[in-house]
Amino acid sequence: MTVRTRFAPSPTGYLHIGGVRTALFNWLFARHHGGTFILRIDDTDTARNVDEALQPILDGLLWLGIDWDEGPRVGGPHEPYFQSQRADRHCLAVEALLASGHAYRDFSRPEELDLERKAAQAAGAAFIYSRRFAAMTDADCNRFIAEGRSSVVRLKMPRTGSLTIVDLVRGPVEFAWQREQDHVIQRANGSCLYHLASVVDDQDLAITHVIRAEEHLSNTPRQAFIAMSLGYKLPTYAHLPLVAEPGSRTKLSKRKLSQYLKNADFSQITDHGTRIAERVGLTVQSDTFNPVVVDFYREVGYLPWAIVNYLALLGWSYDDHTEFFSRDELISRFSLEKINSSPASFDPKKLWAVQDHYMRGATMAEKLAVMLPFLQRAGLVPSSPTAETLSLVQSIVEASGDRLKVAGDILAYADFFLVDHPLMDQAAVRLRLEKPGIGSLLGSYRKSIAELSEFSKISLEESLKKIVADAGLKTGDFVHAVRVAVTGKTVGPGLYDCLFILGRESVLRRIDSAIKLCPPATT
RNA sequence: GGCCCCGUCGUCUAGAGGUUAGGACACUGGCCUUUCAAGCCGGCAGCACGGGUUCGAUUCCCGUCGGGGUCACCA
Repeated sequence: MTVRTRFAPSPTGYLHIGGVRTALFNWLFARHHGGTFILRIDDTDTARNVDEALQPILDGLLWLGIDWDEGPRVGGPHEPYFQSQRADRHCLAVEALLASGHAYRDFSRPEELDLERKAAQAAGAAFIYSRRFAAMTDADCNRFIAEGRSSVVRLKMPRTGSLTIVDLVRGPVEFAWQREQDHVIQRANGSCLYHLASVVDDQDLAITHVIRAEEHLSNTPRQAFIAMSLGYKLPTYAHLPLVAEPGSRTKLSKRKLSQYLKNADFSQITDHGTRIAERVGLTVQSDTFNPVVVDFYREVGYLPWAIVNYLALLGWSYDDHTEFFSRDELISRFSLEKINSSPASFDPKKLWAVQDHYMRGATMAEKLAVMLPFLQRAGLVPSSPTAETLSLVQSIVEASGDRLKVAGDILAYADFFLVDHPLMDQAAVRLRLEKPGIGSLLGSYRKSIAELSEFSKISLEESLKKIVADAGLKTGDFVHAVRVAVTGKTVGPGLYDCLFILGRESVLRRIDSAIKLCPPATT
């Protein structure tokens, strides 16, 4: 039997990190078994613009390298892959359930049901619908219609016995039928509800393994009832541990996006990301630019595989020491058996470390490919850069080394190289330049640079150290001032790298400007 | 509240009767150093609790406590 798994997001306008993890595990399981990974769009909630809300989800999955064999854009033998377009199949299933007595038309009014529910509550008992408005016969039906009632279709759930499903992550789980409600499967307006639709679609798409988040575990009995009543073979279920908020066990919720933007655990990557976004003129909105949404990472310049590798480790592990996997390794090593059953909290700092690892390992070509667009969007490099500019950028990337954690970091390290006059950090100027004697030291250094027979990192360093030694100072006393003088800031790549990349003319010019900021010599 | 799931360092985890309970991230002390980053060396920190079973339980069973999920004419 060929494995067929699916990820079935509803078009919400963004790709949630928890959703990605579910998609990833489905994808990995299918790829591992040489099976088929299907993307189905559960767009039963027709209110929103599907195209627009779907785009970010498809783009996000593709960016991460999670590709699907059947679904939107690629089609497949079981089209359509949009739940809303399969309504006729759902209705047919409802008819079949009605005909076989596994469902019934219910003419109760919402307030009548409420009354029953409240009565049960008051009595301290679990609510079990009386079915007194259930039309079990045509005669009942006609009578209720004559009363002017409208109806929904409900499942006629068993009230004795139990169901045991064998979950691939959790093992056997037993549910007493008595606790289940007569869930509505078709609304008064004739449209069908998610659970019915989902079961029918899974059957029609020949899904063999339903791999989804644990929040669906409680929904399984009603879905299993629908499937069994329809004569379907039950798929194998695997309920993944929830992805929880940082430092907590509470589900990472899509309804709390704006809270996460202010969450202290997220603040490091959120603030860092926001600085980058601002420099490229990105509008920062909580429902898209948010560390719980995949777009955030793309916009800030994370490497997609770093995200995937990190997410794979959330609830799954291969052994006691391996944590970095290539795509092929991850696919060959993945198994449902190694999935943990307890919730895993999302740790932004660990993600950051994984990203750091992959950025270090990236080749120069890869780094340039991801970083150049940031420089271009920030207006520091033209859209069609010359070979000279490209080589300058490459030097900057090289000199910056592993200070560049995400692609967007290039902005902070490259900006002063790419403009004529660096933006001077006023605090840095006060700290490093507005000190007695600095002006004359800079003057000396300027002079020796101008006279350097060979402009190289080594000669730059030697001449600086000579000046410092002559003045009876330590290197550190002067290096910081030079850095601020030429770059405008206190941090950056190695000083001699900076000077060398800037070139003699530019360095001299910058030192001249900086000297004007220093206090005049007292003698 | 009912039902279901879960419970090893702060976090992700290894462990599947006998281990000095291992690793990673984070945190932290020191060294190095022109900033930052990195690097090197070191440190802190965990089996929720109580009963069983057993010669022996982190590991198996029961209970307690704790956490989470779910109980819609949402998906």
